[in-house]
Amino acid sequence: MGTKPTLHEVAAAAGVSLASASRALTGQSASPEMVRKVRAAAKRVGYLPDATARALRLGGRRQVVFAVDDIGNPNYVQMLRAIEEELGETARLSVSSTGRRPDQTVELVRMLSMGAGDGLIISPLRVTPSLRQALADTVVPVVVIGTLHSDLGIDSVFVDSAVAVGMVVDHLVGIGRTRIGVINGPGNTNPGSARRAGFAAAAQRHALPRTDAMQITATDFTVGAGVEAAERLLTATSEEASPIDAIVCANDLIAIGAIDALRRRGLRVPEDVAVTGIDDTELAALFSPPLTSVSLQSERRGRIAARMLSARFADPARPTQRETVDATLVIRASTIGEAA
Amino acid sequence: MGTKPTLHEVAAAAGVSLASASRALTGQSASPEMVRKVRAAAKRVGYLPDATARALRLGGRRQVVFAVDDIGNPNYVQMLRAIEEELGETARLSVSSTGRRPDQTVELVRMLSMGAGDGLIISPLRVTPSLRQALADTVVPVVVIGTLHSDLGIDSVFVDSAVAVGMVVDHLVGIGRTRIGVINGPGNTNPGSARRAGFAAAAQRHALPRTDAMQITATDFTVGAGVEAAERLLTATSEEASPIDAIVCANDLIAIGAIDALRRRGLRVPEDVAVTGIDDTELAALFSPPLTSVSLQSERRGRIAARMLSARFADPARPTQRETVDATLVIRASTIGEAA
DNA sequence: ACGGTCGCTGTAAACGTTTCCACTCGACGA
DNA sequence: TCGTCGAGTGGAAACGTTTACAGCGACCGT
Repeated sequence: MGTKPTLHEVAAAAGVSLASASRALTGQSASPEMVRKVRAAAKRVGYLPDATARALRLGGRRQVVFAVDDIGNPNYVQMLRAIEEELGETARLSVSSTGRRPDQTVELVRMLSMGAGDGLIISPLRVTPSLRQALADTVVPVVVIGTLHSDLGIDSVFVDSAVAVGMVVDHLVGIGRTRIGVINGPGNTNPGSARRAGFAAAAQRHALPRTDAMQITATDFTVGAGVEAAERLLTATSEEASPIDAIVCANDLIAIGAIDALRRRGLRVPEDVAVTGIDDTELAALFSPPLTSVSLQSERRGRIAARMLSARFADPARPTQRETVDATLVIRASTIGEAA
Repeated sequence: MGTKPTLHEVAAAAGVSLASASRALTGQSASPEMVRKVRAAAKRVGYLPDATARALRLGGRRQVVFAVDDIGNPNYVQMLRAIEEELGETARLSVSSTGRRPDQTVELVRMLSMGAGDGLIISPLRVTPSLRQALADTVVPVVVIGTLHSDLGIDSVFVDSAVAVGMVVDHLVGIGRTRIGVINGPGNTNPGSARRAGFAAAAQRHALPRTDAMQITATDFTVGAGVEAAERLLTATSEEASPIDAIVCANDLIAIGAIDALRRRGLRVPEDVAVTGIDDTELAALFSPPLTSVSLQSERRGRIAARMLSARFADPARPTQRETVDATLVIRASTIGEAA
């Protein structure tokens, strides 16, 4: 009982051969008597078949692992869906939500080298040196969705969220907004810093006024954090010469929170303050007012990643690829009002 | 080249032993020269390690498969998250989105018997006879989230969506609404028919007026379908004696669509018409007006299912369990207005 | 110069299952 | 009665890896 019983134990307990035991449980040719005996023995010793051994013998599908930080995030869900669809019959997909702890991600890569899967698609929020190291010396093919600064020979697909922020700023300036506040997400993540840099560049390009009070960071990527951050932003900037007329948010959820906070102060969106999100989640279209947002093309990125991995399966020696997809701005009523 | 190259081919191509090849790629003790040779040979023949064989040798984790019809559905995402969390280190989780085709589900169960996983959690929209058959004679443990009419010895966890509908009707009647329209989802699914039955029972219980025009079905579970269905419902009932004062929707998304349609007709929610959804998705709380909905406890169901599966792993011979969780009504502004 | 140690390599045995093959045994047709 | 056939069984060889074990040379301290 101490160790996991194998088919050997079952066969022994039933007093039959290994082959017969196997056939009695799954195979076709076995006498009813034999089936009865073996089934009974199996139940008695608490036998459960080992999927791995079976798969080895039967030659199962390839197994690719998709690792994300939080499976609840709609972006990842979109990717997941696209990957799943793209892989199709080629491989079975296994998703692994690493939680917030980054060390868990490198743990996962190690696991992978231990047979967890034949390939990996990973979309890490931040790339630590140890993760980079783990990726470097793993044997199985990996595709990274996101920025991978050093160039190990690893396929990757990438969207520039700095230019994404640039796009919304351009749009806001285009409709006459100049006093633009920004609510960023936590800065220690990869997209976080990219967005910060993107805003700085755009602000400089347009020679926008820019004070410290106009740039704050939310504690989180949630609606609640958005509300709280917007409150802070509004009280801080109200002491300045002229009030802000737009808020660029790091996230659709934060944007929704910000809109809520604005309304509670009696400010109209977009007449008084225009608000933009990022991600173009389903919520963006459904919220009222519908949210101007910029799509990071999660679905497309997922699809490309899956295709890259498939290609590498087909030819492991092919040169490493690095593809870039363009963010697309989706203009809705939270910036241009009902008019358009 | 025709067949997938194994470590044997690599060893042969490099002119070294199998053991050396293995060590050169993963192990610790190998001369630099050896590593070079083997790496080169591996690249030359296009070698990729076989995860299954590795896992067998290394004794990898248990692998449980979570099969759903559409991974995009927020309910399933919640379940997924809960399962993942509950399983923790015990097992690795693999998700498989079977798409809409039900035969693909039974296909999956078959696959499972072929080593795709050590356990299965499945939440089927409809239970076909062939699926039931496949479930009956599979060797690996299965937990079903949903209704499983026949009683094969299979663990299951279940929420009564008929009483869920009953709850919202009770609530609506409680706030004085009596002319209640209903927009159901496609009726050929398991939850679909349950909701229909639930409404019929509740309507009879309260002796509500009920005409054919007041009960329609949306073509889909989407916002768009909700809009379209609501239009139909409104034009059909406007010919009747008194207009409807509430709509029970099969889904949060449909409810959102319905609200949109109502507004476009100049009807106020909830003053003129109260609207309710089902599922209590994240959207329900965020939408304006916030949506009264009833939570089907997806997260809880997922957690319980995972726990059941773990228990069966621990003791395969334990008696089969069947647990029921209660739906909970979440009252928001789409029925009671801003007042409360 | 010699035993000991160390670093590397090859042979072979695992991991838990399915299945090919040979074999027995009863039944059945001639 | 004898050959044939079929179903059911057991022994053993796979599936593709990792790794204990032993062998073998080189190197080092004495």
